[in-house]
Amino acid sequence: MKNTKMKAARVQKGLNQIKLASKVGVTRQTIGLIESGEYNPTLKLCIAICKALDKTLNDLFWED
Amino acid sequence: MKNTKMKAARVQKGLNQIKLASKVGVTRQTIGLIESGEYNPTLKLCIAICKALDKTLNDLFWED
DNA sequence: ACACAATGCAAATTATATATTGCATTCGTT
DNA sequence: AACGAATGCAATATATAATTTGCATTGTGT
Repeated sequence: MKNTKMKAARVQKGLNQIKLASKVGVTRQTIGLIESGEYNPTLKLCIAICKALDKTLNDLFWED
Repeated sequence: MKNTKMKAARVQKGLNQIKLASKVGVTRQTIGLIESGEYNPTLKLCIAICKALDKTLNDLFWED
């Protein structure tokens, strides 16, 4: 259940977890837990992450 | 902030809020609040709703 | 080897999504 | 008008997302 697409998009943007977290208004831990698949984030947060990474919901959070 | 796309997709599938709620494993109120835009649902729930309505995240929850 | 940046991990707390119950309102049908 | 089905709305309770803090681990560069 790891979200490898989100991590890849973040790295590709040259952001570490701390920078992405602050762009998005959450803590580093929240980003880490989402990437490691142990969290079930909020829609608002997903959208904020997508916009910070120039991706869409389907790009980062949709399977199949 | 009303989610008219979700409501339209539900109606088009011939489902009322109660039926969608039970397909998805939540209560009627939760569905109603999401459609009326007063809720910030969980990613898992968004995905369950999408699958129940044969739509994707971008179809129902992505703007612009 | 050392230092430092980035990430992982874990416990306790806070904020908020969802459940539950009940009643009001709207809308279609007869 | 009256009935029932579908939806709206509101208060309280519960589950869980997210915070906070701190320390451990991993990786990269010198």
